[in-house]
Amino acid sequence: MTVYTATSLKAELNDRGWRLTPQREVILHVFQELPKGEHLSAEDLYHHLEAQGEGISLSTIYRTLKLMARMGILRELELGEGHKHYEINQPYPYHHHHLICVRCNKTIEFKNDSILKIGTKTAQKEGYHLLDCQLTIHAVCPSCQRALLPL
Amino acid sequence: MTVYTATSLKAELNDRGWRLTPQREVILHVFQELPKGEHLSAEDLYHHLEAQGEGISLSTIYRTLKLMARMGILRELELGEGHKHYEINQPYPYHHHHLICVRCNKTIEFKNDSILKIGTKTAQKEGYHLLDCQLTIHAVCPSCQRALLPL
DNA sequence: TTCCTATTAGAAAACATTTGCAATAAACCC
DNA sequence: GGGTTTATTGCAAATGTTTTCTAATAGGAA
Ligand SMILES: [Mn+2]
Ligand SMILES: [Mn+2]
Ligand SMILES: [Zn+2]
Ligand SMILES: [Zn+2]
Repeated sequence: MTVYTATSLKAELNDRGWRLTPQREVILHVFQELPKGEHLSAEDLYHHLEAQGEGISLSTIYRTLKLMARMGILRELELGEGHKHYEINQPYPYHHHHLICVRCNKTIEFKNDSILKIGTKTAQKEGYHLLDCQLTIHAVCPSCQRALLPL
Repeated sequence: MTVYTATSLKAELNDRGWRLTPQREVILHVFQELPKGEHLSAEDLYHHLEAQGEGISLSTIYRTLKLMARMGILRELELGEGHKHYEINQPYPYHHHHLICVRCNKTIEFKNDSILKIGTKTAQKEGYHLLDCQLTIHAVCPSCQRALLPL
């Protein structure tokens, strides 16, 4: 859970024998500038970049999202829409969690300092190197409670 | 997060104009008997039932898993294997969370009482009806840390 | 028992994600 | 800067998971 710049990303990639490409740099930048509370799917990112004139192929997008998630740069979220969503993975003051309605998928972000502490301690206890730690609450939102019956 | 029996499942289904079928009863039973720490995918469940002589079609399995997850009977887990896993959703003394290695998908379960409290309070504050609450820790396990480089 | 319709099995379709391959271009060395 | 190595890209095809369609079946209420 570090804050990345193009430079530190390049350093970390090169350390492992990998390369910083314009595509990777652009994708990192999109997530860094993404407004708080927004989450992008692979397809979302593809269209976002296309609209910016920065066309990047969908396969590169999938490869990059997976790479950055495994490096701990991005968080991979399951928001109930049938495909993954991503957001930048930031430490303490920005670290947050998600409350999701299982019926309409409306998602609310919330913060809680003790969760990251629990995650850090648990990973450490087992000798794991922590990348991300997210509390996901599945629930039924007020408006879906009123609209009874349908699943 | 209630404990279900065939009877209470029937009651809840019928309340909503739905039906208790032998298939649904069998599937609930499998999850109730599932050893602690085991998680089943749709395919896993399909083969498990086939082996028991209780053949249920894959489409019914998918429909039932989704139904029971939305009812709060089952928890839907993303364990990094490219498909969902399910386990029974039980309250307090059995309620637990998952620490997952992003490289080899090895999963460790752990408990922490304060998380469920945080989840309950957060859902309540927003007027959501709580179904499940799970802390997911993404990390790199000790053996994958040693085996450096490969993604 | 009868009626209504939710649910099932099976096959086909849809969708998300991954993979193979030839062309390209970062990183490293001189 | 120029040359070499090989990681990465784009595109198309393949894979794997989950959903949907349909006719037949069977729960639940009266
Ligand atoms: Mn978020
Ligand atoms: Mn579990
Ligand atoms: Zn809702
Ligand atoms: Zn591992």
